[in-house]
Amino acid sequence: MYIKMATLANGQADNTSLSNNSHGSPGSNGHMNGLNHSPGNPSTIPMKDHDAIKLFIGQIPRNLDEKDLKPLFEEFGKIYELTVLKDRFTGMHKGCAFLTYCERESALKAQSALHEQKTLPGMNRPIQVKPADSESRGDRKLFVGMLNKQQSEDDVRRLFEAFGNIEECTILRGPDGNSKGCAFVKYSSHAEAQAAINALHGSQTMPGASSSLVVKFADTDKERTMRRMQQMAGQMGMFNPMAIQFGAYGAYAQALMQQQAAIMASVAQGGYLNPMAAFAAAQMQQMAALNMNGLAAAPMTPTSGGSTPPGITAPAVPSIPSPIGVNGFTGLPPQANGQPAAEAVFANGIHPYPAQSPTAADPLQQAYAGVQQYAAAYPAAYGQISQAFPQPPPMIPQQQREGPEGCNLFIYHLPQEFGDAELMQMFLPFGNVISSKVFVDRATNQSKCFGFVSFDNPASAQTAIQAMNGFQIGMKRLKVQLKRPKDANRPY
DNA sequence: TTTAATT
Repeated sequence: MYIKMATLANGQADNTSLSNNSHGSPGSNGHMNGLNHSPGNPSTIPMKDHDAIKLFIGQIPRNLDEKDLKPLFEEFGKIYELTVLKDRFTGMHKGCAFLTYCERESALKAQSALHEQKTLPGMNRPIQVKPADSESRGDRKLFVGMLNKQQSEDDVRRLFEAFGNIEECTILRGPDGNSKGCAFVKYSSHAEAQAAINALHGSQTMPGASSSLVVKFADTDKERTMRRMQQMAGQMGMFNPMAIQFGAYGAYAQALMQQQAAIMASVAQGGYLNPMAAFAAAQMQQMAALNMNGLAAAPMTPTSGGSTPPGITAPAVPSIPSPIGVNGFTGLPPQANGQPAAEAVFANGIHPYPAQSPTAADPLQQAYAGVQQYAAAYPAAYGQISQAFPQPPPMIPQQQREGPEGCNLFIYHLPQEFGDAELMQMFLPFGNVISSKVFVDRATNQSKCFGFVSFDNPASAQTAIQAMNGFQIGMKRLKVQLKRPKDANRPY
């Protein structure tokens, strides 16, 4: 490995003309700060150009750390800082790094000599050496959708070059190399990008595309985190009616999520959780942080395409109407007793003895209990968590019966795994569920992905519709509407 | 039809 690195470095040696006097001392211990001591003055405080560029280094084999990387990059100048990115929880090498040279010129030289010029051992794409995202000014990267899958980088470039200087143009491809029909295009400035959107979005329909060209600003990493979170929720079979309420009560939601994330993180560090759960914890922390910054929590991600501004994407974000909003949930965290943190946590589903809690009327609490209950049905994903957080005792099964007119809901697009119990858990926060029934194929015993829920009063039913209709689980959105009255008054 | 990775 080291030999190969040296080969690469030597291969680039011709490009090195600056700062040859500044190579680090041979016995480097891996601390990359302070490498720039000048020989005659070891106590020099590390200095870099005021306009130094922080570089992002991508496509680094995960078995290379700072000291392995250093020789390669020193060829181009004195290194001010070199940091391999690691996962916050697992410490795992993320396959990329940040590199700052003392001199701006060194960064430019390294970029031109190395970026996409060489593939490091074990990697299938060339090394990336370019200014970090943090260095860039403003939003200038576009997502381009609805391309023809035959279109190449050059084709896209030709389409976009009239609107400005294109710094990057990448077709997204699957592992097989086939285009996914979309691309990223980065301009030098926000204005250029905006001009391209104005001119090209919806302007034409590529052959074979199902709708007209989409040109919009690419997701920010905040949005990407949300998207990932949502996908994970889908994969883990997690659902969370609370998300809707979170939308209306951002600060409280944020507090809850941070607490939950903190608990998960601390448990994870104690070794009780599997890596998936640790990942979940990390995502939750990020999400909590993001919500603080004003990103809507309720629709984790709008799924519709186009350039509709986030937050008003159809279906409209359901809001919790009066029954819950007024009676159950004032929007203020329960912290009147002077112990906000601990009490808030325990009051929201992680209490060791939830069954003994006399305040179970709070829909927040019920919804969280529902999540946990559901989690209990998924030992594969949740086994460790189930052990770490005691579950509420199983509910006593109820008589299945239909409620009065206006109290019975038809629910479609249920997850395949949902049974009667999960269906009930999902709707419990909105009122007294007197029955829940998922329809099952007689031959296969598989859910038909629809079912019925009955409340004992119409207001609860309406609340549930408001809250859950359009609620996204995985890739699907629930359809929740009143059961058609004509369908006989026969119990399920 | 939203990227492998951005402290």
